[in-house]
Amino acid sequence: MLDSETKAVETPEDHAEELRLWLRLLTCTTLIEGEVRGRLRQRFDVTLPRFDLMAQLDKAPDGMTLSDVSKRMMVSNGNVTGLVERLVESGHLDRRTSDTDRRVQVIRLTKLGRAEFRRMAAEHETWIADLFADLSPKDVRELMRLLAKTKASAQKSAARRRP
Amino acid sequence: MLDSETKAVETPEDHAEELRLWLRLLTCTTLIEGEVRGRLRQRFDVTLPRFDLMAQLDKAPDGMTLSDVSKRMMVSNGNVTGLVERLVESGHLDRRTSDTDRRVQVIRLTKLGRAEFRRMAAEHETWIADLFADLSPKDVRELMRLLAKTKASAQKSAARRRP
DNA sequence: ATCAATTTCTTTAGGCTTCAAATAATTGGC
DNA sequence: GCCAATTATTTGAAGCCTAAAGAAATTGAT
Repeated sequence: MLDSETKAVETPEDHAEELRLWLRLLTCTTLIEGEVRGRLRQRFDVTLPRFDLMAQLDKAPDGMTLSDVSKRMMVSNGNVTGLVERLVESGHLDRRTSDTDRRVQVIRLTKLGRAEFRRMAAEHETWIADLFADLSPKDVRELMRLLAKTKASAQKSAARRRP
Repeated sequence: MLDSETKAVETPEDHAEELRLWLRLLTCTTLIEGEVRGRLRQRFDVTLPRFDLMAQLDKAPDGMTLSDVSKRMMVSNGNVTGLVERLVESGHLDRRTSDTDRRVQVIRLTKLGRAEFRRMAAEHETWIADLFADLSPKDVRELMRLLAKTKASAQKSAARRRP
């Protein structure tokens, strides 16, 4: 007993399993993301970040602030500024300064933006279904559960570092 | 019976579960990736793509071609060209033209590159372990299994589209 | 041996992304 | 009211990334 404890302290711990898990998680995401990116470009000539941003706004009929968007998308503020600029330019987004706080920009989908997004989203959903087609409903449920646990664990770890 | 079949054809199928699964998968990856990126920058002033490239080379003592790297990392050729340029410039990589095929560039870690990578990798492994800390060994095994299934499913779907 | 097809890599143009610093507006304590 | 701290966003520099086109070398079929 003491021996095994001693050994655990002296030798660096083996985390190869977690490392492999992380690489596999990354591979899955990269694979699917690349596939979705390619299909969006091919079918609709739209980029994935634009689609993602529109997806956020579609869920918020009253609009969102840039900060909200950047938190939800887990990207930097500066990133959102540029994305929004281009989407306003192309007529998909409407941007206005908040009446109550002049620092805040509220963005919404325009009619055009919403129509285009809905059209893309319908097809997008079938792509995703196809990409996950070989997973049984039980697999899906189980993956959901384990990824929820993973997310919680990672958030806890991140909070430990940056409280 | 006929009714349910008819209905299945008439109404668009519901793939909301798969969509949620995909979003959760993406969230987990983004979360962990962002955390790793930040720690690499903070502790070693290195970017994640550079670290990833060095990780590939560390596993290949005899070097790799640029194509090999781009396939393994699942990024474009042009991307690798630029990454390698900067890593050669900083003295971490050695690049030489193959003796047998003058199209091919073989890259290796330099002594410096290997030393720095090993130092970073050791710490990196503990970060990953910490990020996944709340998962039991059984969870890890189960996630590995389900992600393997996911990867296979996605590859099959991708191949269906681009045979 | 020839040459079309393929493979490997680079280049280009454009967009995405981060980090850090700067700007502008609001809030809260006094 | 004043001003320091905070919050929301933008800007700038650097690097990452893709898609598509192009250059150079090899391969293979004839």
